[in-house]
Amino acid sequence: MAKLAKLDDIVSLCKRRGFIFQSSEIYGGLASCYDYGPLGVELKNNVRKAWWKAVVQMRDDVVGLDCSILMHPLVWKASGHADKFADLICECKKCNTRTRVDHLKDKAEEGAAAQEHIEHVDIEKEVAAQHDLSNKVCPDCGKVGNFTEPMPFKLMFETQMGANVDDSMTLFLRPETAQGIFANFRNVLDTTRVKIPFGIAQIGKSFRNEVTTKAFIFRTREFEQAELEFFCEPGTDDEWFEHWKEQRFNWYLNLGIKKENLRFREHDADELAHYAKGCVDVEYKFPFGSGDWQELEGIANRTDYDLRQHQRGMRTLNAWFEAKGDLAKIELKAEAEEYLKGPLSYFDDVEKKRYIPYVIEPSAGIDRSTLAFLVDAYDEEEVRGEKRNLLRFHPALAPTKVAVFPLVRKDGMPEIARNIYNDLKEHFTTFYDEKGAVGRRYRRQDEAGTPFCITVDGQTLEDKTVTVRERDSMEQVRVATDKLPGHLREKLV
RNA sequence: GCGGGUGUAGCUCAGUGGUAGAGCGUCACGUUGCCAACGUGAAUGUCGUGGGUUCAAGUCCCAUCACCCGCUCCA
Repeated sequence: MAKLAKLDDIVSLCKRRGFIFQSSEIYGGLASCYDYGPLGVELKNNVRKAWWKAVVQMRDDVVGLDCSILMHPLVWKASGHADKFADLICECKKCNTRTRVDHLKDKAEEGAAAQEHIEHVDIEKEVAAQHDLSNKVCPDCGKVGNFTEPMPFKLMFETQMGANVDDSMTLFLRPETAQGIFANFRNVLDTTRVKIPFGIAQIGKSFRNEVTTKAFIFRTREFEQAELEFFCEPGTDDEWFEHWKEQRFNWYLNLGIKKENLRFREHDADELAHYAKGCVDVEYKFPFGSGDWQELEGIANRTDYDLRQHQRGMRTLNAWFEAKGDLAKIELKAEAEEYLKGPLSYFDDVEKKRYIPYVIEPSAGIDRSTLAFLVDAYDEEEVRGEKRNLLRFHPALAPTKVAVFPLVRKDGMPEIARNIYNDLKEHFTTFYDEKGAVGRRYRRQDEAGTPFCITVDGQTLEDKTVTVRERDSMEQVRVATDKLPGHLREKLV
């Protein structure tokens, strides 16, 4: 039975073994930013690789992409982020609690049913609009009508392109990787001979100025996403939605996440983004908050919304030039009447029809998954009265696959072990260690999550076999040295 | 952003206004013949940061940064 890890245990293990460090630690740290250490970068790379392999390489119907983080500002006008990716917040003057303006209740409504989920507001309009808060109740202290003026919270990071201050353009760090895929939909269609249904996948950094960050690397302002936009014919979208739900859930299970810690959560209709037809979260039972379920990945049916929006965006280019690049001064142009035949439409050669594809989007957080894999693998057990800490990583995720030891440092054992190490590191991420007692070396590898330890002993000198010790069971088998790569490859699939 | 808590060695933590500590870990040498063994020795501290009070501050005061818990918020 695995021990329930506390977040503090995980944080301290991550530091101790070099998985994750606070960013800029020598300067006192920078809020919500983290660095991956030597073991952490291997782990995170393996999470990426596992996703890429499952979503791109093992499929005939998905191709990859890697877009720039900085994109044309109109991308965010079209996607809606520039207008809507912001919240209007006011603060209670009595207790300083901050609340979204659209979440405040009238005094008369107090105790009424839970509020509806409302999309991010159109910030320019909302700021201009008059808000009568005189009858609103502070959800915290109950004080009525005692609020500061509403203030907008922008959730996108802004930066300037161009070294010349007078001639620079305000750009946004992307708040999601998805839009780069939509913006390249045409390029991929024109260059790769893909046919619908097909998907485009991308892994990369995204940035959001979250109002609050949370729980170690769970919610950070800079984070890594793995997103797939799967394009399909309208009418087949429900089917594909179910397909990807299953695929993505099983991905976590196949990589060793315990079933009891993983679940789906369907979004209620009033919780859905306005463009989404359906959305389900894959949730993991993290050991923080109130031991609560937290989102690892969202799988959404985005319909034809994004491609249609970008067709509108493309039509807005002139207006943008005329407004000298001021996004706030322009409206997205209305959709063309013939939008179904627009530049981002798809022509089906067999059916001889043209349409805007629907999109199923599984969007996973790589940092979140990495944390979930760490938490789920964490275990403590008692062996001969001693505590054994270990990470029961799936072999595909383990930062180091194999460690090689000489049992003792004499009789030529180190030389043989080194030769084995040099041979194996061509095939696997391998680690060599000859310091201290062999038991200690085993335990060090346990805490790094290394699945196999190979030990050269006295018998090796006689018959060229070594012991292969398995992390979880601590059991050993003897294997001929020349059979090692094959033996390990079979176990490490 | 609010409330509560924390911050001293890589980790876990002691530390009463008066010399900076322990356990584990790390390193070196020896020993060792399969699960954190033993011996000897060693290194590692902006006591989160900056001010202040004091003859003297890790300890008291103020500010600030970061993390954790709970709110709030959350594609």
